[in-house]
Amino acid sequence: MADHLGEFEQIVLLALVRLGSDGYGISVRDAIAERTGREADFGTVYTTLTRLEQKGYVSSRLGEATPERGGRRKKYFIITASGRAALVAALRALRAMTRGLGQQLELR
Amino acid sequence: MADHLGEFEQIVLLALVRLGSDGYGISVRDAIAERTGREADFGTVYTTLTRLEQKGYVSSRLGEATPERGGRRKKYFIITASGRAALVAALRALRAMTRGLGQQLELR
DNA sequence: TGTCTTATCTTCGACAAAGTCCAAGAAATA
DNA sequence: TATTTCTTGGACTTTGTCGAAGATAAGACA
Repeated sequence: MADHLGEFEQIVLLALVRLGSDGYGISVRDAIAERTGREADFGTVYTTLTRLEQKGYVSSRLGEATPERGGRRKKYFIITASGRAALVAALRALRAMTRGLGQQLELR
Repeated sequence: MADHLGEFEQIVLLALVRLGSDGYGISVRDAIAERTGREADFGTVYTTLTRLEQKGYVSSRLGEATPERGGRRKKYFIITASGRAALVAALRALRAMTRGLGQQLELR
C-alpha cells in the first residue's frame, strides 16, 4: 500500500474541499478547468473519484431529482477525514521540498 | 502525451533544484528523506530520474573518480529548462487549487 | 604487482497504482 | 419520444515501487 496521493488525486480532492457540498463529477471538472486551465476528460474525473472512494478518501450520496431541465441525478462527493489527512500530508511534503526555492522558481 | 508531472516526479525535480550541481541518485533520495520523511527506495529514484531524462526534463553527466573511499562513479543530474517549466506549471496548478484554503486545511 | 575485500552507487525487470480516453448508458424533464 | 444532464465501463498508457543483481573504484596485503 503506497498510501500516496497521485498528482491528479490531489487536485480533485482540493476541488472537493473548495466545492463543499456541491461537489459532483461535472462541478469538479469545471472547478479544475476554471482554476488551472486543465480540461480533464469526464471519464478521468469519475475514475479518480471512484478510486478515491475505494480508498476511503471521499464518500458519496445520490442527489435528489434535478431542479432544472432534466438529466440524470447527480452523485455528490465529499472528502472524508482520512482524505483530508492524506491531502494535507501530500501538500506539506511538497511545501517542504519547495521551501526557500520561491525566488529561483518564480512561482508567483 | 499527457505532459503532466507525476507526484513523485515533482518531488524529485524539486530535490534537483535544491541540490544544484550535487544531484545524483543517493543525494536526491537523502534530500527527500530529510525534508519529507519519505524513505524512497533507490530503485524508485533511479527509475524516475531515467524517465525524466527520456522526457528531456533532466540531463545527466558522469562524475569524476571518487574523492574518498571508493565505489562506483556518480551520475549527476540537473534539471533542464523545459523540466523547470513543467515543474513550475505543476506547482502553479496546485497553488491555484489551494489558494484561499489555507485556514481550512491547516497547512502550517 | 596482482588479487581480494569492501564501500558506493546504478541498472534491470516485473508488477501495482494512477492517469487518460472514448463510447455507451441511465435518468429526468418537456 | 426527444432532449438534456450526468455517470459508467472498458481498454490502454504512464507513473510509482521493490528487490536483487551488477558495476566500479579504493584499500589491504601477500
